[in-house]
Amino acid sequence: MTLMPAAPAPPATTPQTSTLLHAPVIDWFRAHARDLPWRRPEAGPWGVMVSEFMLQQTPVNRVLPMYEQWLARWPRPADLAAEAPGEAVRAWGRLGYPRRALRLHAAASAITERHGGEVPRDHAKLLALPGVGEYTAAAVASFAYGQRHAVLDTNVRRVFARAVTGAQYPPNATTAAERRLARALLPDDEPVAASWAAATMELGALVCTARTPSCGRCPIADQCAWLAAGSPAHDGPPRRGQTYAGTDRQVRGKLLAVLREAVSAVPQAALDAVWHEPVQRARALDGLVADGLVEPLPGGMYRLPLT
DNA sequence: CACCCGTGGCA
DNA sequence: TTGCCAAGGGT
Repeated sequence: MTLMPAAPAPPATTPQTSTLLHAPVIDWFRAHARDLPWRRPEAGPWGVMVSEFMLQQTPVNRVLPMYEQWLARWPRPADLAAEAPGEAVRAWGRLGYPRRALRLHAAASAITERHGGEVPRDHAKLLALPGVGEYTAAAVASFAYGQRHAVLDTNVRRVFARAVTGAQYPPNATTAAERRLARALLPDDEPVAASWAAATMELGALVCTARTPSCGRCPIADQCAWLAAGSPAHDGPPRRGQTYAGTDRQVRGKLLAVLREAVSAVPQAALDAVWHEPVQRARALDGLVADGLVEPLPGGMYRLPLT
């Protein structure tokens, strides 16, 4: 066996392998990005933050009209903070996960009190806000302020799983390895990194989709490890599906729907009508009260929270 | 870390 | 029709 010539050490100016992905993905984004309202300059950091809360586990198409309504009604954090939290819950409509509305209201209050009404730029300060986790803090810092952060949402995780790792789907929970990979792939230059974050998310949302990816339209198909391996089916633990019918969540949804429609406080009987099983019904109502989504009043009356 | 938390569209 | 899935966060 002959000795292969040693590979020459790459000159310092040679880009690392990962950067071969940057230009095609960012170029694709420039050509194909959707014109979403929270991407327009006039959205501002508050618009970005509102959109990020709404987009948590909720599709873009359902968020669009709610986003417009919210920004028209509450153009600044202080405007929302001045309202009762119940008004945020009511205006949330049927977006789902109404605790997000409560947390967004609480975040607006914190921004008003602690940050002079301006959405903070600092990642740690963003992370300290109610309802802002690792993803949302990075997203706001990156999209609203152009900073360099690894933005690791379900779309990006899937793109990396396929293109780099060669797996059809990422792990159920975000792993340290994924965070490491996301940081390693992040372009050095700050504005380029911000473009990369938005571009990889959009690629996952439009092309590298969960069910039937459009690999024929993918700008990095020629570099995709999963495609190169013949698009092998997912192996590993199945992502456990979420049943809904008959759960407390469904009951909570029905109870809250009654309170959202009501102009003022609602009697117990009106809530009892939405679900036949009294034990589960009571548990669901108790849960809503415990979460601060419902305010119990004397005399068995209930309403959305005023404070 | 596993589980809880809404809702609706689509294959 | 029925799962699957959608820019997660909190406990």
